[in-house]
Amino acid sequence: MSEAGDDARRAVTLADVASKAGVAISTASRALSNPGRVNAATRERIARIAAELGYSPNSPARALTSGRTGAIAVLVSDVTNPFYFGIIKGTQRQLKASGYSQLLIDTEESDQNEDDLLHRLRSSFDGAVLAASRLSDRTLAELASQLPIVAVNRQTRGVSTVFIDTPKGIEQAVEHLVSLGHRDIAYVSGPETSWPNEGRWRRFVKAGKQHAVTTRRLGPFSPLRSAGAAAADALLNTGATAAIAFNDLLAIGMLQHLAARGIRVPGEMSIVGCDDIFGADFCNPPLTTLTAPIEQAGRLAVTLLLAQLEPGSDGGQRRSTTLPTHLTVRSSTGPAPSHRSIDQEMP
Amino acid sequence: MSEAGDDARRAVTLADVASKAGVAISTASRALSNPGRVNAATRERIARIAAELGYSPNSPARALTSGRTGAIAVLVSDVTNPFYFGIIKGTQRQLKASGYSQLLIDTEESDQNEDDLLHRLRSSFDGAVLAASRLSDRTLAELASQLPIVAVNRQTRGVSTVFIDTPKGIEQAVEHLVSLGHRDIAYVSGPETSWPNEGRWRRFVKAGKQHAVTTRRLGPFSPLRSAGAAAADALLNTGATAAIAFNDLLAIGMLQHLAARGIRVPGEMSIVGCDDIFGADFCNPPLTTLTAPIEQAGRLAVTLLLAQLEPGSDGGQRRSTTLPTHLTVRSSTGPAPSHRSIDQEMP
DNA sequence: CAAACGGTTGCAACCATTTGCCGTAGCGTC
DNA sequence: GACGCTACGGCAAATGGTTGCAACCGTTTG
Repeated sequence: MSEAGDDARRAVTLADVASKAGVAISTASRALSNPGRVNAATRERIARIAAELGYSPNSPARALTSGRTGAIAVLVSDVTNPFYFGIIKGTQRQLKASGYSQLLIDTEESDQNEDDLLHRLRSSFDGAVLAASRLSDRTLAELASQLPIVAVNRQTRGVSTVFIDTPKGIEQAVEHLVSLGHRDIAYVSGPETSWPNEGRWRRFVKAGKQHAVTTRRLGPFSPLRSAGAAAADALLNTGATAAIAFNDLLAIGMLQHLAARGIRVPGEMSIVGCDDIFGADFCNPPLTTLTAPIEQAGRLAVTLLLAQLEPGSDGGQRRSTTLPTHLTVRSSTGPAPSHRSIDQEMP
Repeated sequence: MSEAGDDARRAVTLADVASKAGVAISTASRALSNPGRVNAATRERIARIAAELGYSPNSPARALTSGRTGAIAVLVSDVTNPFYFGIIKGTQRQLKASGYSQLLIDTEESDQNEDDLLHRLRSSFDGAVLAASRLSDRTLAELASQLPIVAVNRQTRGVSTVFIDTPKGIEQAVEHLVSLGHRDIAYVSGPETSWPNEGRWRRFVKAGKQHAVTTRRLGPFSPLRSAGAAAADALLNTGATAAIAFNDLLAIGMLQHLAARGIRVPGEMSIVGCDDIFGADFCNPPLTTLTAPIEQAGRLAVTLLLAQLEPGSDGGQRRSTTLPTHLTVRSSTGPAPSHRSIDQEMP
């Protein structure tokens, strides 16, 4: 009758554990969170009693003094975008394995929002993974100087980065198209505020020059499936026979619109996407795309971040990693259409 | 020179605001978080100074005394499953609109994990949305009695619920198939521990009886695309001409495997999915499925949960809501194959 | 024999905020 | 002019841990 006391409502605290173990609260604290500072036997006993009582530390209280919350913020610009699912999955797994919890934040593509939320919630997490920062280089660097941060796909001086080398993949994609006989290729641009977008475009132009191929830029378009319709129409207005889209969402949207317009893919038009998101392999036709190790990027970002949080590190060792991509050829790319049809149109 | 003090490193606290405003900390606290207890002019002044100083409350400290963390846990059984993306998107939006933050937790389909995490992190959130609880009715009800909880797709006494009425949709799907001439239909089961799975199966059987149609149960299968291959093979071993799958992931996996085996859909086999996840509309062929208002379910779950957290409520008014589904007919269902081919095989 | 020593434990301050309670001033009412 | 009420603001306790410092203890050493 004593164990099922009358105060069954309140959670068991460290004080309960300590009193039952006959030690001071401080000893109980050290036994559970700073082993080595306390006798092995005592620690064992305290641990056992804590388990018996079902004690679990109150994280806000712990955070108050130690400053460590045990939570990491993951900021994405749009929870709906399957690309971020991969990131989220990766961060989630790695965080969980390290005993951290994940605060998921949607910035809704707004730098205002991003900055604001980061500051408002500053005390709720120990560090942040920025999956798609819209912040200016300056703001970002400043932020990184006062808060452990790892950015994904965003290379800025003074900020740890996990970079997925899609630009390099773009070269490969251009080669692939050139080898299929395409001589006029378009890049379907994503948002101009998107950092990776510009990198992809630059590399696209460079690769085009190397292969002496006509390059064009279309857009900007939202990185959404719904923007694919406009993008497809814009593409048809050019002489391009192939296009590389900023991301798979856009590419899939284009595929759908081209089908609706009766344009055969890859017969009349070849499409390449970026990222290889969920769905890229089963859309119609299956999409040729640059496969990015998205989940791995999430995991790696967390690893880098947690390394910064290590007591030893002084936040000084900011590290950047590059993850390779590769071209996955499926059925949305094929030989460039012969000039037969054009000849027919101009007899 | 006084404003850019030497202690620029530390975050600005309520004490800073109070001293600059010439009031006590308690007054500053009330001014910012409990208006009405303090003079309008004073409050205004304090608010202005707080803004000037860039003050943002320390949430752990706040949580410590008030018990309110401003965070809600969202538990999903697999972050990778697109169904949960919808949920997460919905909860995220609604939480953000209400000034809450979201703790995302992946239970990895384990009730152990679920229970454990819920307890370990108990002090880090104010309430939880269980998107796919694997907990027993008893455990779940007990949990709900000591913690604000809303379950999605899980009806249990004493627990607030948002229920997506897919079972009712199953009836509609069966009718649809019957009207296309199918007389032998299979249900491709998901995990047996999945609560919604059983409800769908029961309604499937009932609808089959009503239409005097042969019903079969296949599986259980993992609710994953990869399980679609085994499911498709199992289906082909029966005399069924159509199948309703536990979810779209499974259905899409089946579609892929059937295509690989050279089985025409819907020519030789009709497939219906559940949920209408991302991708169901652009797979090949586009999937006929029961469209569920997934995102709305997430939003609603949060609304219900926050209502429980209102100071006035005593957690007593647990509410349950049902959200309707509807059949979205696309191209994976068609007329039952005529018996011609069978006749040919048995001359 | 006293001082130094290392390992272990306790005391108490501290973290930033909320909140119950009390004092006080100003006001209206009789 | 006294009384009581109300609105406002301050004091201090409390929240549940962490951690610097000091005390203690049995042993070793000069």
